[in-house]
Amino acid sequence: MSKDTFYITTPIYYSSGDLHIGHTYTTVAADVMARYKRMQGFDVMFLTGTDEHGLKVEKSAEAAGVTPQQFVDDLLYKDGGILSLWKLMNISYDRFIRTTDDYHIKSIQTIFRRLYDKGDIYKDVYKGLYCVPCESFWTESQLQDGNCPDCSRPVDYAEEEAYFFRQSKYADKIMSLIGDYLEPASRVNEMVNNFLKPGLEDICVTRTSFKWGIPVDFDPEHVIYVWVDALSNYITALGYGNDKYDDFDKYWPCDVHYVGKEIVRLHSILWQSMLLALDIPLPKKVFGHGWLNLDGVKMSKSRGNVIDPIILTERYGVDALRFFILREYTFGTDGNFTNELLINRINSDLSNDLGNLVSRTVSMVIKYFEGSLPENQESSPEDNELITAAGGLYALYEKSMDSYAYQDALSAIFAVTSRANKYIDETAPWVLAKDEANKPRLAAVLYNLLETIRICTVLLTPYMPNSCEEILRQIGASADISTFSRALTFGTLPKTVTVNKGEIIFPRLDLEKELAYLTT
RNA sequence: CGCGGGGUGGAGCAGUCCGGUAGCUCGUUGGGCUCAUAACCCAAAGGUCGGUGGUUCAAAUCCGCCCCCCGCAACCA
Repeated sequence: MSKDTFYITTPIYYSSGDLHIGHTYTTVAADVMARYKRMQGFDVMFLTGTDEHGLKVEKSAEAAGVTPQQFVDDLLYKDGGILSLWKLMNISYDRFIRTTDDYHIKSIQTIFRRLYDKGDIYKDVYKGLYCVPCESFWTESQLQDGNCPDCSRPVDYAEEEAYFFRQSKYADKIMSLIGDYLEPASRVNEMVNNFLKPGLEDICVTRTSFKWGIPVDFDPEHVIYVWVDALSNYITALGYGNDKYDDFDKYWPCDVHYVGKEIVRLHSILWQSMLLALDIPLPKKVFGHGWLNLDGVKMSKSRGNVIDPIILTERYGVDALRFFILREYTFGTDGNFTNELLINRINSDLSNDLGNLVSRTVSMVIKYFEGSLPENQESSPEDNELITAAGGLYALYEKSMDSYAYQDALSAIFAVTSRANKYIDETAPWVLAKDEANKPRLAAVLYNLLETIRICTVLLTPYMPNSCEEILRQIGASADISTFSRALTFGTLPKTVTVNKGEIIFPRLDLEKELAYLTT
């Protein structure tokens, strides 16, 4: 097993409201990848956090009658807040960054000055359409019917002094490199055609219209706007420009940034430009995943059509939800979330296929052997297909996982659990049990089933940590044989294994009843 | 002529890069089994792969044109 490092990040989520299933999607995907890499033996750094500055926070806080700091603290720490959501979802992040953390603020000022000294940040005049009541600049395309998208009032042309980042300088470099780090490939086309080919403009990186942000230390009237502040979290969290941490050299360059498709541009063009300007190596991979839509339409707070992961988790368990979102949808493209899909998937894969397989196998071991298999077992050629499928599973799984194809990795596992269910029909243990002479054969059949379950469950562990632990307990697999290296070979479980009767792990759900429950 | 994604049996999807008997899950119908969570196993029905023209011995897959849906365009994963 390798001792290499693996650095994975989620975006830092904007603290303007509660998080929904979309944020959960990104974070769970990253968590599964982090757990997978840890099980492979990598030294993993899994970073997530919150982006807490900006006008929107400032105004939301004002509306709530609290300071911006109180506002973002509350969003983070309250019951049902961001930290409790990640705890609920069993997110194993190694580090959590807030853009209001002291060390981050210090680093950002350092980074800003470094770019300024280099000449890649310069002072100029920002011209644009401005909404006075909202204190916001808007681009022409953001306007709705020519008016401010927030308050629908007319906008005016306005100018303000601001600092700009010389993104244009790095356009050619980005153009030649983007195909190497951005996935999936369709996103590369989009970036090249939409932004790189038409030409990159320098972008405004400071504002004077609000205060809630990191001031430019040598020109405090100016507050550093989201780009430099937020994107840099990926390096400040490792100690770049501060003394809080010192593992930048260890973990950078980042192995993969997970981002939603709407911020692919920032993460595949601007971020790389900034890094080039700072003479820092580029991240190895940026993966722009698709969205979970609802009834075919984008989820958004303003539409009021968001799915609350907390409700689903309380009803169906964290593992079922984690599993579902990665099993049902292709990671790189959009998917359509529906409650019916969720219930059906839990039933067919987790209850009927996996859960029932565990249940019937364990109860047969108890029924026919009082819970412990005998040493004397008789194999047969009819076992070969199952053993080959289970034994070869890891290779397939690893290939899919390493290309971010969660769906394929899970399909491969469930193809094996299906094969195991079929194997029970083929071998008909209940017939073997009728004749004492068949006991050695019967024992071998049950052993093969337990071993198949063990392998599948170990590979499912990054997805469903809690449930898998329980399954492994029930089939009598100890912790030392519940690792990837031991999942490679069929026959690792001791011949004389003892199983443990347990609760049903994924109870079957009544579709009609659940749909009725969820719509209320 | 803005750009990107999508249009595959009743539903949801994979396959399209690197052409070669159209696959998966659910649902439906018939049968089997009884160890198990009314679960499991087998079989069947059901698609001219959005339309059209072309390349090719061969196209869901490559090329041209057209139609429909969704999204993006500077802080909603």
